[in-house]
Formats: sequence, structure tokens, C-alpha cells
Amino acid sequence: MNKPRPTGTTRIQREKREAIFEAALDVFSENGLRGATLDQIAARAGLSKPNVIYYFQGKEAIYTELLESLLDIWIAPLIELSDSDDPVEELLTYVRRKLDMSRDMPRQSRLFATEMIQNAPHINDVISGSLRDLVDEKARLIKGWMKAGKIAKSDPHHLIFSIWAVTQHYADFDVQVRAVLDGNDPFKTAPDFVETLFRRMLTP
Amino acid sequence: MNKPRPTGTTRIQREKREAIFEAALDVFSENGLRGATLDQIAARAGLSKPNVIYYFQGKEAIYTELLESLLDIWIAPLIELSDSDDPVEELLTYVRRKLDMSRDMPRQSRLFATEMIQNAPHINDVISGSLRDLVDEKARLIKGWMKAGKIAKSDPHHLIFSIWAVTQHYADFDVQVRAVLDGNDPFKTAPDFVETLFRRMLTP
DNA sequence: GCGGCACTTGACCATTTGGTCAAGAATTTT
DNA sequence: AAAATTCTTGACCAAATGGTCAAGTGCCGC
Repeated sequence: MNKPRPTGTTRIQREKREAIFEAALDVFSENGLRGATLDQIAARAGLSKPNVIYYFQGKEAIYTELLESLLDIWIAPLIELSDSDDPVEELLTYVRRKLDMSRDMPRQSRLFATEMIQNAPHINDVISGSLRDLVDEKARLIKGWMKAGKIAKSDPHHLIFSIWAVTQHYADFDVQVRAVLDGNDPFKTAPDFVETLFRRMLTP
Repeated sequence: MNKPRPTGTTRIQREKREAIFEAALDVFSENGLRGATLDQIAARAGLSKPNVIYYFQGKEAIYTELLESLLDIWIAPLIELSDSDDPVEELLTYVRRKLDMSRDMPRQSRLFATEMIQNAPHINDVISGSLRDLVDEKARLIKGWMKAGKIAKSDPHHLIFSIWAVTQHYADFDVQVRAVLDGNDPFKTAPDFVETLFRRMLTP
């Protein structure tokens, strides 16, 4: 076998692997792992099928590496949620950032959504490991704000779920949203609504 | 060709088609149309592959007929949303019903979610046709309540989206929700939270 | 500018998959 | 109970698909 060693990463390797990731994000986010084919990925990346296999172990390897490389970016906004004098604004900033991500990274949102719907077999350990720890930590932070009377009381975990749900809905269900809104850009009116929703929920 | 005529539907035809639908709901909701195989469906239905093809034109036909047969049930709660002396309670009843559906029909929720993520190629006409009309009608109803000062003002379309998002999240992202909640049953605590969220949003 | 190494791919292969078909097994009709 | 019809499936097929491999092509340091 003639695989590139992990040590010496050449320019071409970086470029081609990036092109494959980009193409794979397109294809996997639309069809899931099983529904996607190497030919599709190769075609969109502008490479031959054997060439794709030259850079990755196989289809599944592309998928798992892609998922992992996107995870950090995906949960970054939650990591940045931190203590603040104005918890309502701190949380609303998180909400806004998540909504921005739905607008700017819909493929990533759909990729994770598909993985979740299929019971997250490839990131199960992350979800019930570091992600759960992260959410627990932030839930404690939020709980503290509630006990200090700085925001209205509710279940912090479900609060986080609802933020995820509402914001990601605009990426994952984009077709439906646009069809119902009859061509009006959802992201013109969504920020106001979402801010109102969570401001009313959070203001003590 | 030897297909059953649409006229005389026999007992066996009803039973077997039902078994195939049931199996297909399992398989399609987990893998989407492309990711599912006839063998999987046949196996779960306890039939041979040719026997499955005997009752349906093919894989795609099972999928589209299944989608269509579920659409009515899926939007029924929204249809039932109607004028009321207490619009807040009327809307909260809708929210509760949607949450119940996520608990009791997660496969249907995931099936539609997967179809949406993949740009809804099979129900595009419905979404931008009768569904849009239905949502528009209900949005006008809600708008009326707002103008009458019976509920707080906001964008009715986005209000409906947020109800869909929050409630369906518990079906579509079930693994994640359960992982984060560390085994605690989401549907024990979700109803309270969701009711609080939308009560605060709606109460004038 | 040349030797070695990284990169590329046409041809090929095994498996999976959607679907067919003819012949036989059940069931219903008469 | 015989005839007619519906139902069932083992064997099969063509296309799609994940992946291999040997033979090249081209890039890069010397």
C-alpha cells in the first residue's frame, strides 16, 4: 500500500484532502453516509475515484474524519458561553451566534442532523462524553444565574435544547421554511423573532 | 405483469401492504430513501424481496406512498388549531399535541426530517402548496389574536416554526437529548419546559 | 536535469442492490 | 372439488458501488 505518511504533509495533500472534505460535506449532508457514493464525492471534488481512495482509507474514513473535524467548530459557540454581568444578553448572544451558523453553515448543520437522526453511531462517544460534560457545565452556569435571580427559572438542559432546536431548524428545514414563507428570506425575519422568544423566556 | 388491481383489494393485500409500510417506516426513517435497501425492508416485513415488489412498484413507490399516507396524520394537529376564547391555551394544546407526537411517533418525525434535510424532493408540491396554504391560514388566525390583544405580538409564521422545531427536536435528536440528560426520560421534563417557554412567549 | 518519491488513473474485481421471471403453492370462486 | 385467480419465491440478471493494482505521470530536492 502506498498511503501518504502522516509525517510529511505536502501541499498537494493538504489541497486535495481539503477538496475531498468540501465535496464530501456536500454529498454526505444531502444523503447521509449510506446514501452517498464515492463516485459522487470524487466527481464533485474533481478527482478520480482511485485518487480519492489514495488520500483516505475509504468512504467511511472520509465521513468520520469529516465529522470529527467539524465538531469543534460546531460546538465552539457553546464553549464561549461564560459568566457575565448580563446573563440575558450573554445567552442571547449565544442564540444569535447559533442562528448565524445555521445561515452560514447549513451543510454542517444538516450533516450533524442526519447523523443524529440515524442514532449518531459515529459520534456516540463524543455525545455521551465530552459534549455531555460541556452541556452539564453550562447548565450549572445557567442554573447559577437562575438562583441569583438574574434570569427566569427553567430547566437549563431543556433551555439549551430549545436553543439548538429553534436555530438549527432554519438550516435543517430550510426548504420547508422558505416554501412556507413564500420566497421571503427567513434570515431577515428570524433573528428578531428568535431574540424575542428567548428574551421573554429569560427575562425574570 | 401481475400486479394487484387497485379495484379488488383483498385481505392479504391489506395485511401485507401494511406490514411493508411498517417495515419501510423503520428502515427509511433510519437511513433515508437512498440509504435503505429492499432487502432490509423485506427482512423486517418477514417477506421475500420479490414478494415486496409484488405489492409495490419498487422501492421509490413504497417511499412516496408511505410519505403521502403519513402526511395527513402529521399535520392533523395544526388543522385542529382553531379560534377560541383562550388563544394561549389553544396554542399550548397544539404544542402539547406536537410534543406527544414526538414521543409516540418518532419514526414518522425522523422520516419527514430526513426528507426535509434532503430538500424534500418527493413532497415539494405539498410543502409549497397545501401545507403553505394551511400555515398561512393559521398564521392569519394567530395574527387576529395578536391584533385583538389576546396574545403577545410576534411573527406568526416563525412562531409556528419554533413550535415545530422545539417539539420535533425531541424525536429527531433523541439520542443526543438522552445522552445529555444521562438516561433521564426527556418526556418527563420536556412538557413542563415547553409549556413554560411558549406560555411566556404568548402571554400578552 | 535527473533520480526518487508523490501523485494519478484506466482497467479490473467482488459484492451489493433493484428488479425480473417462470414455476409452484395458496386461496378464492364457481 | 375443480377451475381460476392470487400469492410466493428460488434463481437469475444488469447496474451500481466500494475498493484494488500495476503502470504510468509529474513534482521537487539535489
